[in-house]
Amino acid sequence: MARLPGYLRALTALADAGIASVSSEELAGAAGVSSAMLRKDLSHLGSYGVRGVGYDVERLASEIAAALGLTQDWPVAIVGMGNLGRALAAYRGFAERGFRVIALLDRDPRVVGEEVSGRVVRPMADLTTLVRDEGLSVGVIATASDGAQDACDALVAAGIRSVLNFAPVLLSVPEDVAVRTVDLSTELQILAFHGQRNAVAEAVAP
Amino acid sequence: MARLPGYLRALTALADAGIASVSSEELAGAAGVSSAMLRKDLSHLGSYGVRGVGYDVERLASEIAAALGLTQDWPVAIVGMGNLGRALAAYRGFAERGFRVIALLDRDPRVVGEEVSGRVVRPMADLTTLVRDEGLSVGVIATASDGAQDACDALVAAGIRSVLNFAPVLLSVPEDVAVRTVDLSTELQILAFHGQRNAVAEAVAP
DNA sequence: GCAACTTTGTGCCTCCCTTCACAAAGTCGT
DNA sequence: ACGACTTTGTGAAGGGAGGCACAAAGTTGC
Repeated sequence: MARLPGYLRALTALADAGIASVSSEELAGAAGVSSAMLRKDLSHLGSYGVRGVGYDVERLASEIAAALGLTQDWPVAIVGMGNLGRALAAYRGFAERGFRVIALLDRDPRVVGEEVSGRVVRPMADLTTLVRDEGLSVGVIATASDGAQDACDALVAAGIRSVLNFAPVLLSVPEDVAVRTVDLSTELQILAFHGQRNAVAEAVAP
Repeated sequence: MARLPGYLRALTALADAGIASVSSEELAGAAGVSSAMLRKDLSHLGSYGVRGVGYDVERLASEIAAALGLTQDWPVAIVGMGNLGRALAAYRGFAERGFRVIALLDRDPRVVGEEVSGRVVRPMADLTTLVRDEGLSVGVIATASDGAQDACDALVAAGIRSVLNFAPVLLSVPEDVAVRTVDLSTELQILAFHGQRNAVAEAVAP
């Protein structure tokens, strides 16, 4: 369910605003989906709503968090200390949502040992230890395109089965490994496509 | 068609490797889709393939680029010079794919005037001028969550209709404005979900 | 020039996701 | 305690995207 994080985000905002109960209509609006879809999604988790009243914000938030597996922690390592890697290392968004970045790695011996955002960059060979001793379970690939598959292979070999990839390449992995790719250029190209459609529509009907 | 950028990426790689012609089977493999789907997608653009031979790599690449609107340029501005904004400003991935970052902006007067990655940070009020005189057409929101809607409103008011949003919020915009949201935490949460499913599956059948 | 082979383009079918609509269930006022 | 009202949960309908399979078309070898 790719929409659960969106619901959780909306619920957290409501809880911060001190709201204790919410109807499917309101929550759906806050999450940007239809109320029927929201109810169907939530019904798959179990019946946590009360008819005539709505959903208990705190209760539902913790049920969703549990369904997403956020009750345990998922230590993260970032591979590749180029521009993007350093940026991600400095980014606080991970920690704010409960993902601890426990290591920064690079394959270049000249970068290993350098300090980035208060952490010492470690060699790729440390991966096995990190997985075994520190429970490392998520790898973030922030290398250049040509190093991404190697980085991915190293992560998989060390036992990691969740990979977040920022390189604009198609990674090949065993089927029990989950990969999510975030490609900024692809996003911009999709926006360009929409922009062009707008321009064409405008030319036809000014 | 959200898959066109993927095809274009694969075609560019093939062209760099000196390959002039490709079958739907091969290209589909390189882009990570089925051959039937690839052919159906391409047939919507027009018939650029030759039966018995395949597709001309250069020709198809330029047709897709045209369909995506990449023949014209789409100047980009980045709003919000926090950690993420500075990272994106330093990132070369945009320029490599033909998107020129022409301005960096921030609403904080203490940040305006500062130099970031060789560019002077400009105030939000410059947006109108940028759109009118420099053809600015894409806005990237890299502010904190609570400033994202304001930044978005400013972009829309200046006439921008393509927005790439990195803040973990649901932006409300007029319907002729295209928004794509990239939320790193959401991606990690989805990975956590898969990771948990793996762990459960393993416990059931070790 | 013809036949065998390769590969595209596409009609049809299937399946999943979304939406609609309503009955079940629980609350609140009297 | 009861009836009117609100809101959930879900069965049924609708739509769209992906996969299958084959005919059309073009190439290549002889």
